[in-house]
Amino acid sequence: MSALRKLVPEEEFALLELSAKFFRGLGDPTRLKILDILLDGEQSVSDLVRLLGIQQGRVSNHLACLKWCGYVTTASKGRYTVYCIADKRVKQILQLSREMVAKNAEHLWACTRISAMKGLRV
Amino acid sequence: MSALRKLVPEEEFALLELSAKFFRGLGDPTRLKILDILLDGEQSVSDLVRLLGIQQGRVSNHLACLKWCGYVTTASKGRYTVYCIADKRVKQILQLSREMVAKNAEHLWACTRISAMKGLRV
DNA sequence: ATTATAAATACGGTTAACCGAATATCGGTG
DNA sequence: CACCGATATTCGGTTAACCGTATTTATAAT
Repeated sequence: MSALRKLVPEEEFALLELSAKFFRGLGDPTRLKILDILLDGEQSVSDLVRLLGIQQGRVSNHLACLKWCGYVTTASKGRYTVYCIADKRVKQILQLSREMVAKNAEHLWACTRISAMKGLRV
Repeated sequence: MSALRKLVPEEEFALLELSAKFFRGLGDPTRLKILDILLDGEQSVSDLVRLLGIQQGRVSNHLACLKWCGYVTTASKGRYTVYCIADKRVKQILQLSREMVAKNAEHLWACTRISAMKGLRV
């Protein structure tokens, strides 16, 4: 990560913005659940809608988001669009986060606002 | 990750929420920059304020957030509070994300709203 | 004890991200 | 070609996250 300081300010800024956006892609429980499902194998949108039990439009939006970020790819299969995990690193990142979250669950839980910015009513 | 389906719904929900919160901790460029700095070695708050060139209160808020999420820990050194990376997995996660972002930069860049929810003015 | 420096917290305003609901588009099939 | 099922997009409203500013708390040195 510390290659960061070798960049000119504009590049550094852009990279930080992109990386933040990338992680925000993982910052929603529905999207994490979708990835978890896809780690077991590709699924069509309709199947995801059924498995998630939420509205189709909402699923499509989350899928679009995951695709923009590079977490998933799509393929047309007959009349269905099938989504699957785009990169083996997705699994690695999720695994690492899983370990850290487990180690830190109570603390994370107590943090009612993630950024602790506004209320911090611990 | 697919151990997820083995949980009862409440546990699964909680874990997804926690993980999402965890990732949102990385979803801000300033916090990513702080982590990048700390990967080169521990720093006091005042040093971070100087290095980042932003206001002290803002830095403290971001640090609190990183601490809640388990990315950093603190120690008192003399009259300073020193922050350092809490876990070697932090570096691993950032490295993996770095690779994926590099591979996907243009696409990510084109996504003006991360969730592509509202505007999606590509 | 007082003061000064370091750090954390609080507050109000602004923007981004989410949801539900509705609507539009796309592509295969009859 | 026209339809229909599958998927994507749009819209309005709500909440959460961020920032700038101001203030408070804590700690150490005088």
